[in-house]
Amino acid sequence: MKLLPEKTVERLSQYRRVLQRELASGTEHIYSHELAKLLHITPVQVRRDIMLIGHSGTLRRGYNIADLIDLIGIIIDCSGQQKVAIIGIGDLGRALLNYLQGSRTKLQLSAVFDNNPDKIGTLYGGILCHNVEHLKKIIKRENVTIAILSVPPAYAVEIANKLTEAGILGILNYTPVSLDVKGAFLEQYDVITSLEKVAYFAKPVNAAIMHQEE
Amino acid sequence: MKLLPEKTVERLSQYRRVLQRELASGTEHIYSHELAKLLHITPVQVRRDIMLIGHSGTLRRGYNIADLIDLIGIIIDCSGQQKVAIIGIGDLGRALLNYLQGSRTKLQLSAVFDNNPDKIGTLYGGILCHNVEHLKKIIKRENVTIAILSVPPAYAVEIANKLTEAGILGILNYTPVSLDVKGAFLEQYDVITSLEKVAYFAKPVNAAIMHQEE
DNA sequence: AATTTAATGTTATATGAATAACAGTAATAG
DNA sequence: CTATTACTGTTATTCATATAACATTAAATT
Repeated sequence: MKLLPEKTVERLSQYRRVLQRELASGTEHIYSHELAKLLHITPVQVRRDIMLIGHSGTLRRGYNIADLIDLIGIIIDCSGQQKVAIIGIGDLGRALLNYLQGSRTKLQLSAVFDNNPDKIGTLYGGILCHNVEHLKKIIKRENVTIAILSVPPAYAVEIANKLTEAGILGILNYTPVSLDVKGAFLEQYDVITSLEKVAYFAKPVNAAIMHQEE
Repeated sequence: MKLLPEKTVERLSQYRRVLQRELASGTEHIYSHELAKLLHITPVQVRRDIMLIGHSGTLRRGYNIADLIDLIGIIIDCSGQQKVAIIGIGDLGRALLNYLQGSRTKLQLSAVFDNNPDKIGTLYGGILCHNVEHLKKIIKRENVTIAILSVPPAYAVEIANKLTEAGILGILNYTPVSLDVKGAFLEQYDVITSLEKVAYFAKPVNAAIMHQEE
């Protein structure tokens, strides 16, 4: 099977979340326009995404919710075959941990690392915090494939290198340091950049232009 | 002037950050290929972005760093004319507050809101936490134009509505709830979606396809 | 039973972004 | 003082994504 477009994968994650809510409320089927409305996108986009993953709905009844959830699970996370580690358990790390454990994602948080002696040996959400010195060893031993990087900027490059040496497959980088890893999929997210982007488009003069174009 | 592409605005924010570092280390000029290397992008993209904002470098000397920083500041944040509020000061809210105050962005954090009585009246990073009941009044009075939403999902829609009623111009939504605001620029970021995207592309079978295509 | 309807599934087009190609030019070297 | 070099600046092309147009079909209606 060919790789799915990045944007489609992102939407699949969001489809699953709202579908889980719908299923829990007792609904069995859903139309493309209903799913679209929940995410404020178009029905065509929903149908196209669902086509791309090879699923079919039934005419006049829409898509079977349970089936769709299962299929998205197979595509994204293979029902718990991937393990996740958080490196750096400050405010952001803890926030991410809460999000993870509060969501119904099948990705399993398996390890937490820090370099602060007060934190090492402590439980965070039931997970023991290891010394970051042992990063490579533990990542390998536990077969962790995905790392979330939420350390101070100064450590980012050094830790990213250790992660690739340990054979990591995916890195979600929350430090404002641009990384260049090879052999792993890298996703960067920068809070300040995101905020400054909002600032630009929210500036009255720009907001006016955006509005007049609609 | 026409609106800049979203991706260009994001990169401008990143250019500025690394340029500030370079300036602090005493460098006066920088070549497009040097700036590109710092962010792991191509020199052409750097030059194109700089062209789009109407700046010119000098042949054989590159771009004047101080000038570029100033220009990006004028484009993005108008030197402190925009104020920011954080709504919901849990782990994520505090992490965002630290990022904001630790960065050199010119956007000024001016208000913090929560509904927890223990938090209301407390100082966070020197900013007083208000009761979210007074959201609309204070946003208007203080002329806050940008809101960061980091509340539990159940409150997201209600607060987004209040924000638009208060005349907010930009919202950065960290809740996993899809919003549909009119009259303001909206940027959504979903941690779980981001992580699941990494999981998809990091899956061994997909990583193999990505690798063979290179 | 024929027709309409309301949905899905697929192909074609348009838009946005990144890359590539190339044009221009000031300093340097011979 | 001509040619080369090492950059910047701009236009053209390609690639990814979203949108639009259209084809299909099972159920409902008449």
